[in-house]
Amino acid sequence: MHFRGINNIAVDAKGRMAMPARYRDRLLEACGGRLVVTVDQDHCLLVYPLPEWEVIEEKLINLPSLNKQSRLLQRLLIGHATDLEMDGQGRILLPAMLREYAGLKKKAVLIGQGKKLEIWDEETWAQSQEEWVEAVQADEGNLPAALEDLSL
Amino acid sequence: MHFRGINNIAVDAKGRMAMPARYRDRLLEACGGRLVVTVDQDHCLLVYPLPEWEVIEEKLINLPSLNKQSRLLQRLLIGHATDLEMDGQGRILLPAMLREYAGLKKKAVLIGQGKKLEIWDEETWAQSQEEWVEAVQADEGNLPAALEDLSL
DNA sequence: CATTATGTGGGGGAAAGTGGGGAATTGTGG
DNA sequence: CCACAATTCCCCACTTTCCCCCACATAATG
Repeated sequence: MHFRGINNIAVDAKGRMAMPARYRDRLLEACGGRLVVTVDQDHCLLVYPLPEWEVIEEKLINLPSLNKQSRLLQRLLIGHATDLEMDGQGRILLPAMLREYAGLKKKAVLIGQGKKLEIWDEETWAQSQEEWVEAVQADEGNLPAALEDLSL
Repeated sequence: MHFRGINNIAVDAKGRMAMPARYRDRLLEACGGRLVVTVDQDHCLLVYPLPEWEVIEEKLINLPSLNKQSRLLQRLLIGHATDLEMDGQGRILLPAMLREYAGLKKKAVLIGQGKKLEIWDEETWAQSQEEWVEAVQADEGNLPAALEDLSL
């Protein structure tokens, strides 16, 4: 049961965003509509069904507290993780601070990414996409082990 | 049942800070509103429910006394640990000394971090956050083992 | 073309956050 | 032991934010 595909979405003046209808039933079933949003290093937002998030949070919390990298990750991810539920119309309210972080304006893009969804500002998304195509090609000779023998 | 998410919070002239409503019931239930505040190496404050703190304190006390790092940690954390309770309006009063340590002015930020909460001066938090995003990306190729295979 | 589903916008009531006055408590110095 | 000062706590009032509900626009379906 994974998320995939891309949606154009409007963010209204109050910071609300309509969840696409095809996801609503699944979300209600999987977690009673209880979601968690947090931020990503690439300045987009991540949306998890609560149970999925809890697994991740558990991993993060148990990282060594005296390691600097760990603390940074914890503060970024757990620190910004916000519980939210869909309202009667199947919308979610994105906290002001997270909208700022992701540079969200009126037009946004929602992308299915397996266990999670990603929310991007439309403009940012368009730009980043071009960069990635180039970046992936440039780095081809230089893959980590886990990617070396990936067959698509 | 963990703390997560971020809140903007005002610290008034008397040094009081309103605990966000969504935490209040949990805190009353978990520990009768009895909390412990102390300081962190990164110049923010840490807030624990009393039972959680007692576990931590026990670990700290049993660190090897002849190790310099241990002694520093003990003095920093145990030395600054202060008991406090929420008042009738769900606010806590932060001791002047701790406010100074964290450079708290009128505007502060409260972030959930699993078993504990962190309190930051707003400005400090904003600055640090930018640095972290860069730091995390810059060090990507150079992660501790615990982070290597973290899948979000 | 009519009808239903989906997306979008806004108004208003309730709840949470904020700030200050004054009583009670604690602590300090005489 | 008393007097004074500083701090802490409780209460009230104000402001802001959030959330529920209704209404309309737009798109999909028969």
